[in-house]
Amino acid sequence: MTAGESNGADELIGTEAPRDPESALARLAGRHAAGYRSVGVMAYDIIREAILDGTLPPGHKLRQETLAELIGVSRLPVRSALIQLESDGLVEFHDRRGAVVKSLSSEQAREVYQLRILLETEALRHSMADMTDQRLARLRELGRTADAKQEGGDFVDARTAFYAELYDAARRPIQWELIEQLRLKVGRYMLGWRLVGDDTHHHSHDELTDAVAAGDVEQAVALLRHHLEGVRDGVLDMLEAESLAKAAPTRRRSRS
Amino acid sequence: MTAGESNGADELIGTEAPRDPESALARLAGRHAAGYRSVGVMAYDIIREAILDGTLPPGHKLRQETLAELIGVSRLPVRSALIQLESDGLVEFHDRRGAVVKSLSSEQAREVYQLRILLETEALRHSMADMTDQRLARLRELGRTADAKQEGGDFVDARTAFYAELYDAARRPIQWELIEQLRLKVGRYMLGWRLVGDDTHHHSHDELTDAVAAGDVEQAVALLRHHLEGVRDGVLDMLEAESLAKAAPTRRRSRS
DNA sequence: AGTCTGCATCTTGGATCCAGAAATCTCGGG
DNA sequence: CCCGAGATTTCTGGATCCAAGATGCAGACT
Repeated sequence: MTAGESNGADELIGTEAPRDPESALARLAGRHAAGYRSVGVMAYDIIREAILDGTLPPGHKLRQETLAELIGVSRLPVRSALIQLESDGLVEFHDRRGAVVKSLSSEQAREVYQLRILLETEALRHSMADMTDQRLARLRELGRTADAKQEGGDFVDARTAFYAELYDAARRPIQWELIEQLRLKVGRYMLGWRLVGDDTHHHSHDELTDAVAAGDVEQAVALLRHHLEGVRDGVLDMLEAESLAKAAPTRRRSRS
Repeated sequence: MTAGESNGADELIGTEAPRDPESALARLAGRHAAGYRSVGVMAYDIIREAILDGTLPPGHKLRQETLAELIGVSRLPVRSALIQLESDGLVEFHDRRGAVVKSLSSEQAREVYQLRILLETEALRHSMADMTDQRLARLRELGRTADAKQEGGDFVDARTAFYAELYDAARRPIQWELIEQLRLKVGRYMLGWRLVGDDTHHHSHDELTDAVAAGDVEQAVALLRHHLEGVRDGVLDMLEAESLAKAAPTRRRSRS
């Protein structure tokens, strides 16, 4: 009786969803359904993924009970998840009025990429300072798998693993944490950009790994910076498009 | 009316406290008692402050019920607070065994200060690039008040305000957020260091402001870096001392 | 007719209650 | 005398229930 039947989601549509995040989210919940130590982290993962892949668009109101029933748990773990997501900067609490998916302004995006360039180039310098053959081999491997898997969540994981190795996340966990945090802020837009973007910056993995292998620090840093600037521009374009779309929402003339 | 009587804290002493964090925490709770929109953020503030000022030392087990009764609320807002503090990196959850105050290793401290130097010098450069007379005046004002208030929490707030203006937090909120996060990680040790530390680096506020006013970027950056390195060394010394103290805990023979 | 105010409803936030797992204490055996 | 297995106790994590604040609508007053 709690949240049982596989329908139950259909009847709570239309809060103010642009498309229908509910059914998509229910599918996500299904994929994550099994084998979690605590449902709180499950809720966190589901909602986070839903935000990052665009199922829950920026500005969307996150009603606790709806999310709870969709995921199939009580409101309490949902609240935990939302609190975590607030600390992650993905959602925003409005005092007593609930939480909404945080959106990103162009200025914020620019700032994020300034910081990413600063932190990630520095990370790369440090990483290259004590590079080993073993790490290099692992880096090539990870780059290959990242290039191989082009679809969805697997790709994101593989790319994350690549950069974790590139930046020596194991030996510089705090630095990595900051970088991940910044990546998270733009993650929702990065993914959208990837779907529509050209792949001119596509094989930068290989180039970058080559420069790293050659020990050419300046070249590697330049490549990385260039890559990040390219992604930044893509994200900015996407933000532009989105704000334009929001300015003229539904094709409906007010008067003749 | 719910969390009424001002006693109720005295009766639950002695779980496994080294000194007696309970009574001190109860005092903190008293200071924070009035006028909060939600008790969740109150619990967050109280526990956070308790960690930062050393009332709850690193490694201390945080039992939800104890904290709840000490603060005078239920366990639920305490859980919310702990989740937030976990995202802040101040506490650490052990799967099903509760939360403990996270401690900092020397390596982590070193990393934090590497990152702080990187981020804060960059922030200073950007800030100085578009400095105005108005901001400069405000900066001097804040520096004065920070130097004036030498005691406790007020000093921390004043100094934070100074740096917020120095780094132009209003126009670079994400950068400021990262810096604050890093400051938080070492906050508990910085405060302890300040209590025992000499004040050779003490009037760096003035020097720094002077360099900023003169527009001498390299000088200002050098001063800031030097200051941070000094604080870092102090924190490292303190960590050293603490680890030594932990190696020889209580003077108690096991047998005759 | 427009606007302001009061009421009903909805949703969040908090408290109490319940179940499952971990730590500890104890008792029995080696 | 020490070690291990089982039971008890304690604590976390989750669910349900309750109160308070906010939003939206409707009616009345200007």
